[in-house]
Amino acid sequence: MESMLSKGYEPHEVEKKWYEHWEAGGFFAAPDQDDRPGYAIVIPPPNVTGVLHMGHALNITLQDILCRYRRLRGDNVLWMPGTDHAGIATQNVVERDLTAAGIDRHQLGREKFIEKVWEWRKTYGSAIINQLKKLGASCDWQRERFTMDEGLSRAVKKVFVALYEQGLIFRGNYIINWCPRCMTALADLEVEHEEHEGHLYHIMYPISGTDNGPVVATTRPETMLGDTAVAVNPEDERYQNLVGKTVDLPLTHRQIPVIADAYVDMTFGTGALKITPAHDPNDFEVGRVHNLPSIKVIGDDGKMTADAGKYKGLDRFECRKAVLKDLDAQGLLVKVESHDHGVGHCYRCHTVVEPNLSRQWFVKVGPLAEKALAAVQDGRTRIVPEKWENDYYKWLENIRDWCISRQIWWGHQIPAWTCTACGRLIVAEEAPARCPECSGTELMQDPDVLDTWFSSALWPFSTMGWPDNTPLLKTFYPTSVLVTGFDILFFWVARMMMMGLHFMDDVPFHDVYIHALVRDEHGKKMSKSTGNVIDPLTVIEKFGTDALRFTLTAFAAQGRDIKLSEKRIEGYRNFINKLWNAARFSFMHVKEDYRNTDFSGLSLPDRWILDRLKTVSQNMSAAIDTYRFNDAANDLYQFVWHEFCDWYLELIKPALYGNKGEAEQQSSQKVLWRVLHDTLILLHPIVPFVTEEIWHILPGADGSIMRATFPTDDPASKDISFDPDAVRDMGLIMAVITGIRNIRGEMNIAPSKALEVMVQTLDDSLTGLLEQNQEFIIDLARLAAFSVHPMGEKPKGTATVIVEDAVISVFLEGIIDFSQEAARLEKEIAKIDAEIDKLDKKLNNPGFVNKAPDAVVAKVRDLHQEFADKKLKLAGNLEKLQSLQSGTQS
RNA sequence: GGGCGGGUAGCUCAGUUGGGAGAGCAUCGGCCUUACAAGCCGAGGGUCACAGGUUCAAGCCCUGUUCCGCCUACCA
Repeated sequence: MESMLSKGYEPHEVEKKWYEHWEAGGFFAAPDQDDRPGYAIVIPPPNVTGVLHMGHALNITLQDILCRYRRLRGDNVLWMPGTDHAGIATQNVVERDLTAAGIDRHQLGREKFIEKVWEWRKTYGSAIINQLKKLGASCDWQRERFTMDEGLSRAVKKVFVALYEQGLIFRGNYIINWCPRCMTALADLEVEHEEHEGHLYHIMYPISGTDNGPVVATTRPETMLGDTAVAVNPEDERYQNLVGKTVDLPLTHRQIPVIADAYVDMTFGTGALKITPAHDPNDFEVGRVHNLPSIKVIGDDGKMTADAGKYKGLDRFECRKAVLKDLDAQGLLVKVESHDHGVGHCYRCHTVVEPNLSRQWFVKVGPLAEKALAAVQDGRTRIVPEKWENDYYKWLENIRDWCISRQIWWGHQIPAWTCTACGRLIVAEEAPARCPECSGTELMQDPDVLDTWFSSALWPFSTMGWPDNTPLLKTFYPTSVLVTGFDILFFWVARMMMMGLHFMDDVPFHDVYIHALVRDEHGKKMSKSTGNVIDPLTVIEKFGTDALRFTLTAFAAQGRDIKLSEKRIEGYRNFINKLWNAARFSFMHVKEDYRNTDFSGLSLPDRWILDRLKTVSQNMSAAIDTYRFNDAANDLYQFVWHEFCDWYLELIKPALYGNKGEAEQQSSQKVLWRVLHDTLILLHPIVPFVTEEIWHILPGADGSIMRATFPTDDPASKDISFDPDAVRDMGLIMAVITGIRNIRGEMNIAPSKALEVMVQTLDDSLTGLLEQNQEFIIDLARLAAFSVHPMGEKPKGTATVIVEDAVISVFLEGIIDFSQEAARLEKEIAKIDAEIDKLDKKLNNPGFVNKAPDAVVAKVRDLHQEFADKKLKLAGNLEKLQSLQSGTQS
């Protein structure tokens, strides 16, 4: 048996073996219908272009913990996996490949290009899935979906048409964010704002026919070419006389009016505002109110249009320089100030975004947002940690219409057709044969595709077969919990809420658990350019999957980011190894199946560890039920390493070796079996591989640990009762052992030197306890002799430690110099004095004694007494020691 | 500009109704004690950011200050 288990745990073979076993054996599969309660999670679908990063690793680990835990608790668990087509990202990747091969996608044509993307997806699209499997993800892979597969595409069309018919989708000309590199519209959310050190340019616009006029201030002077008015605040006395006049727009010499609008902030800049309706969202609004024309001077490619006159064809930033130069030459550039301001960038390619007038499709989100808001307010969906609810509310309350059309090829093409003959717009799930208006057969489908997040918004029900009324939906919708990072709370979570409530008439999930971001050890965001990325696959290669999972779990405290370093993972790798070795040791002594057994007539350590096991089992489930993953991991770490390994295994070694008779040997074997058995189950959700491996060596544990019963539900474990007496008694024995070890350590006595110890106490029950359990003390404190006596003369030549009402004397005659012990006692007494001082202050405070609850006062009194007793004993011993020293000296 | 989170041991962080300041790592000392040196046994180390306030009692509640991080926004 021993030879089967290597000295150090080697994860790689084990992981591969068990993952294949689980997947082939259908251990992840969730039946459509089942008697057990349903528990469902839909995976946040990673981009098909994605490579696994630590964010995924954390996200997947937490979901896997929940799923494996719920399975152990007896639920029918569905973890729905899949990937997202990631429109712009994927198109960019494939385009880059084509460019490298010298091909332009426009040469290729739309159809051929899309074919290429599907090919790419077929070749590389499963990479991310395979990486998730390396993490141990127990998804029901049979059900894997893709946002562009047939079923999901059907759902997308259905939703689009329904929303259009309900008046919640419309098309219109608005200012949108335009990425000139991706050549597509972007939703507000897809724009990242960055603080830029820019300039505020003051430009004079002469009143027509004069050479003087209002000065406007702008950060984007090139847009002046498209100005169609100058606006001032109607209250602004400086400009009263100008309203209604026209100015001569420099460089173009177009005559544009001076208008009054309360929108203008009198205190900013010069108080005069240039109005460019085609290139600024606010100007667009002002322009609409005042019926101003819009002149588009920056084209979709970021170059100036014909309307920009002589600047036509210039890149927008080149044009800015040219415009400034020309204005300066004419003496119209009055002032240039430094000015920091936010500049929008494309979240995919980081190009500076240009506000642009464009015809796009929008979702009117107001009515949808109201429902989504209400569902969280009334608790149908709970966001954990709660603090995110505020962000959620605020965003939904101020939500603007959602621009859903994108000018790219990869994605769900908008199901809208225009009749070339009569111009009639037809929105339908399938391509219409002819125009219902004029019966024309030449119908052009809108070339745009939908925002990727449009299909993701349907994910919780589209993956389960909607719009068909499937058994799967019936069993698993609403899902139990959504686990995700806060970065997509608005992109995705809020939109799923809206769509779920609108089309399913119920929330998509009962809980939303928002987890932290994984950062590097200094708290910086991991990024390729910074070079501080810790790659999960490298870590797995080095330390094993379980070590990575345990690390992430142990640090997944609510509301705080995780700072990760290899060092930490190494530490938890050691924990896995510790568990492995504890099991290895256990199997040297436990060779039988002790599943069904009674727990009577146990030794103190056995009773104690069973109590601890029960407590930890309850704590574990309570922690997972409330998403306190770090508490679960840390409790288990503490229990396994320090209580089970450091204390329990050491305490029962003599029994296991048969030194205490057959009866105690066997009961310790039984208890050891049970503790190991239950501990493996408790650990399994966090570290699935090592626990499965050990499980199969545990005598009598048949089948996979995935099918085991959680300890708190297991009848055999339910028989274990709490044993507060054992906890108290064991605590005392442990304190005695620690006290003696302490002396050994401080006095620098070699561990191989067996010591003689004498305990004095007047407490009969304590005497009994110590005598009955003296072998544990002798063994773990390495003693040559141990005896308990009534309190009396302190023996000569000893070092002393006090535990409760017992004075423990370690004979040191001839071993050490007593000045060391005197120094140690002085230090100890000083510590106690400090404690007593603190307590004195409290007890001498009438306010405390009168107002604090009786129990608290009593507790403080007891504590005070305890310290006082201890001090008295130690001080007495110190005195004796000193007289002894002076005696030997003289 | 608005909002949110954080500041606890050298480092990274727990601290769940306010009631004797904790863990891991690092450091120091001692151990090859037959499961594990990826280990064992000990030790040292904190004005809980700062200043006030409430309370018998504050790491925890309130106010202000300061530093760091994030989200968000239409001052051109």
